[in-house]
Amino acid sequence: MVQRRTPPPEPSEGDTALQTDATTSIVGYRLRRAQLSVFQKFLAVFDELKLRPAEYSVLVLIGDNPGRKQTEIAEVLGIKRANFVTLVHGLEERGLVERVPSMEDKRANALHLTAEGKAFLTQAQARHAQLEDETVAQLGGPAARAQLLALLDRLI
Amino acid sequence: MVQRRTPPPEPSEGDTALQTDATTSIVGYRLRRAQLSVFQKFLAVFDELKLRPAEYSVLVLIGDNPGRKQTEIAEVLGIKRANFVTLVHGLEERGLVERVPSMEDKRANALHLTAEGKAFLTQAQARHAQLEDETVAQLGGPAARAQLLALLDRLI
DNA sequence: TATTGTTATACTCTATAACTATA
DNA sequence: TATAGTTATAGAGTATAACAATA
Repeated sequence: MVQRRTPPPEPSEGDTALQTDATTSIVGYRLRRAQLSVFQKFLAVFDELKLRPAEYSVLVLIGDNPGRKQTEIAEVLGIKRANFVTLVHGLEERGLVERVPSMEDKRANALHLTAEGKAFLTQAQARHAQLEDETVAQLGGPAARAQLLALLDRLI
Repeated sequence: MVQRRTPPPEPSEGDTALQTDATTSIVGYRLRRAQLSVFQKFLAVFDELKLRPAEYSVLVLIGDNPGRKQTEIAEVLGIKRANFVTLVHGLEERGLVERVPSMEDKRANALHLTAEGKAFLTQAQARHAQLEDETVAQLGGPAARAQLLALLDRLI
């Protein structure tokens, strides 16, 4: 499995435990810990599909918005168009995405999922839905989920 | 200001808005958005102090646990000891940290804050506390904060 | 043998500059 | 002049391997 990020710090207990009180009470820190924890599970599951988070987001977005330009998809996801090139090429080489030269604008490429890409995305989204269900269960059900989302919204 | 991470995606509205519904309802995604938002503010404030998140964590940890070995501090923070070397050297060159050869174990260095390091950390922690207050206010007060922390705990 | 600090190195992610072909 | 896609490149962050000194 590809380790792309350091697993949660897990305050270790060596000879004598270190004082970590100063950090554990802080919202930003706890938010980061929780986010990394959820993210790690996502990575573990999607590693089997050889799909990185950004690639998954791109597939979902193209699936919902077929025919859009690279720039449009990249911008929504906060990806620089320069970096988006390599990402899309990878998906194209795997036969998941097609870049169709736009006839309206000869500079642009219209992005589409291939038949294989659609099937693959369906599979990935099923996995994702399953992960989400597990997360909601971990939270304590739909009510807790709604509560969390409402709180998170205030931070944006 | 140093841009170390892409600012929040901010679903853009170009000619015709893209469908982003599939992502906006998902806990992992919303968690990441909120975390990045809080993190961005942290970066902006600590950029003035020329202090990166990892460096700040190291200073706090040394402050609370003076005399510990590099390996101990690094491990608690999930930093590889190989990468920790450069980080500590930087803090030492700035006169914030001292590496005292341990007499118990001639291989090890005991980490301490210098007087300047202590003063600097006090200042940084005051800034941090201020940031935390702002975050709590954004959340809607201490009760909302407690609620959020309880929910986040379930995800770890 | 194992551990501490260290160097060297590589890979991913993100960022900017500059080019080309179109608009 | 501005935009779409592209290439090249550079900086962080993070990962492993291997070494000398010491345990």
